[in-house]
Amino acid sequence: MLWSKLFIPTLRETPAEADVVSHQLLLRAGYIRQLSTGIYSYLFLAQRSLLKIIGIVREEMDAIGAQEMLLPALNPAELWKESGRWEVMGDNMFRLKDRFHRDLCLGMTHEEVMTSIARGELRSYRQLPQIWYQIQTKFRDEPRPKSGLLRVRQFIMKDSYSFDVDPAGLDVSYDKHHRAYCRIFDRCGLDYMVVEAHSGAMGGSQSHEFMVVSDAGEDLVVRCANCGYAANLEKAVTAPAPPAAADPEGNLEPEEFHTPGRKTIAEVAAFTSLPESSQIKSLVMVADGKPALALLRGDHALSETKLQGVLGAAELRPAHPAEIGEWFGAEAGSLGPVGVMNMRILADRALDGRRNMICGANRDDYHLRNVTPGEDFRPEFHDLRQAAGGDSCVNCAAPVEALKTVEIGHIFKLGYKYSHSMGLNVLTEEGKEIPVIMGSYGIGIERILSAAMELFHDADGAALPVSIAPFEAVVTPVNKADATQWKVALDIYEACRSFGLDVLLDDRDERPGVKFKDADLIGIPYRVTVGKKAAGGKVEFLERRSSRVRDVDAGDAAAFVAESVRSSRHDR
RNA sequence: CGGGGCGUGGCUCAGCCUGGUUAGAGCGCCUGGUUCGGGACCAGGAGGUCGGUGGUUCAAAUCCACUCGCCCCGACCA
Repeated sequence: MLWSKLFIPTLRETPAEADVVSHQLLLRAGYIRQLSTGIYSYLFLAQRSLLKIIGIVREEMDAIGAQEMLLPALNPAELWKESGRWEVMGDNMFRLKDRFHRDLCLGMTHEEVMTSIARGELRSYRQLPQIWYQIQTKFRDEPRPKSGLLRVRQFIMKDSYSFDVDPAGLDVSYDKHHRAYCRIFDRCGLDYMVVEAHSGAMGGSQSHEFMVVSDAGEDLVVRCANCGYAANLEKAVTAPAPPAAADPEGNLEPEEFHTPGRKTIAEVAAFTSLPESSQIKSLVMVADGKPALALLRGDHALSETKLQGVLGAAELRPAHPAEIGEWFGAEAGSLGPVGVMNMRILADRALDGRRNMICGANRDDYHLRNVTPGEDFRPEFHDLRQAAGGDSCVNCAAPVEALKTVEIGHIFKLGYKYSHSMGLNVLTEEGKEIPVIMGSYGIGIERILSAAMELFHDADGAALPVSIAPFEAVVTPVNKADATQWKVALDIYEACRSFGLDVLLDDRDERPGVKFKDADLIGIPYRVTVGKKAAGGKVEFLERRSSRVRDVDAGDAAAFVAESVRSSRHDR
C-alpha cells in the first residue's frame, strides 16, 4: 500500500490523557481514538493488527476442532435470570429495555446463550464432545475503565465453550485449550506465564490465567523463580515469614488494658512496643447478609476470595460501621474474638498454635493481651491470608516474588453450574439422563495488542512482533525526487508484494527524518531504506526491534525481507 | 460511589490567583519557494461560542453556583 493514500494520524506529542505506555503509543501512532471513557474506535492500523491476532486465534482454535459461531450481543433478561447472573452481575452489566419495556442486556460473556443453544440441540452422549467459539464484542460497564485498551467497556473477546459427558472429557477439552492458548500467545510473540487462578463469578472448580508481566497490569501474581509455582495473588498459597517476636510463654489469662486513641494495628504496635505480628487482626465481613469475623495475624492481609470460598458466599463485603457497633458494642479498631457468640469466627492458619497475643477488647479504647487462639476463643482455622512477595514457596521454600500482570487469557472448568441451572442434559449409552459438564475459555484480543506494546517498545515507539504488526515491512525512499531512488524503491516494493509480504511504500513527499520517525513509532518490524547508495545498487535493511542495519543488494532486498519475516515466525 | 486533578484552534500548553484593548505560543494544517539520511527553512494564510448553563459586574477565559466530559487514586471487577 502507498503510505500517502492511507489514514495514519500520528502525533508528535503524547496526548495528555494517556499515562501507560501502550495507551500513549496507540494514540500517538494513530492506532486508536477515544470516543468516551473506556470506549475506543479502532482506526486502520489497530484494525489490521487486531485482524492478524484474530487470524492466529482462529487458526489455533480451528486446529483443536473448535467450531466458530457468532452469537447475539443483545440478550434477553430471561436467559440471565435462569442462571442467576441477572442479579449477580449487578451494575457491571449494561441493561436496556425494548419498545415493549422488556428487559435486555448486552452480553458480557456467553455461557447463557451457548448453554441455551446446547440444551435445545444436544440430546445424546454421541454428540459430545463439542467445542464452540466466537470472536465477538463484549460489553462490561466497568466501574473504572483505564489504561487505554487494557480495561475498557467494549472489547473483542474470543470466547469458547466445551461440552463433555464426564470430568475426564472436560479435562481433555481443558487441556486442548491450554495448549492452543500457548500456541496462540507464542505466535503473537508474547512473553507470558500461566498461573493458577480463581474462578470468580464464572463459577466452577479449576482455572488458569495467561499473564503478561507489566507494570501497567492490575493483577498481582505470585511466582517462585526456583520451582516455577505461579498463582494469582487472590488464590496463591505461600508460607508467611515467622512472627517477628516470640510469644510470651505460659498459660496466661486475657487481660484488658487501656489504649486511648489507638485504632490501627500500627498504632497499637507502637503503643505496646510489640511487632504487628504479635497482634490478631479482626475483620468483620458480611457474607450473603450474615456477619462473620475473620482473624489474621496483624501484619497479614485478608484474601476476600479465600474467605468467600470458605463461607460459600455469593456476595461478601466489609461490615458497615453501624453494623459493627450493633454486633460488637465497639468501633472497628477495638474489635476482637473473645466473647463473640453471635457469628462464625474464622481464623487464618498463621494463628494456629500462637499464644498470648494482642487483640481488641470489644470496648472502645481497650485491647486485650494474653489471648490464645483455641483457648480464649474457638475459631475455625482456614487459609484466609493473601499471599505476598517475600513469602516462602510451599513447594520448595524459596522466596516468591509478586508481579504486576495483564491478563490476556483465562480458562475455566465450569463443571455443572450452567447445565444444572439451565437444564442441559444428554442421554447416556444406558439411556440415563445426565447433565453435561462444561468449560469456558476467553482471550482478550485488544489486550494482546496492548500487552505487546507494553512488552516491546523503546523511546522511538512500538516494536511489535512481526506476526501482529499492522505491516511487515516498509520501503522508504529517502528522496522521492531522486529518480533512481524512486525507481529502486518501487521495484523493491513490487518485489515484496510478489512475495506476498504486507508491505508499505512510504511515497510521501516528506523529509527522511519524518518517515523514519513515523515508521519507528508505528512499529513496522522491517524497513528497507533506499538512499544515495541506490545508485550503486545497494539499499539498507533495518530490523526495528534490534536496530540492526545492513546493506544488501537492491535486487535481493525483497527476498531478504521475506526470509526475515519467515524466520521471525520461529523466534519464539 | 468516595478523594484528587483537568477542560482555552487538530496536538502540547500559557493567560485565570489580582476581571478591562483585537485571546496567545510551539507543533500540526493550507499556498508558494528553497531543501532532502533521523520530526528542515523562508514568506504568506486558515482555524478558537475559552466544555455547557445560570449568576455577580459597566465589563467574565478570569469571580460564584450548578452541570457535563475526561484523567488519576481508592472501593469494585470474569
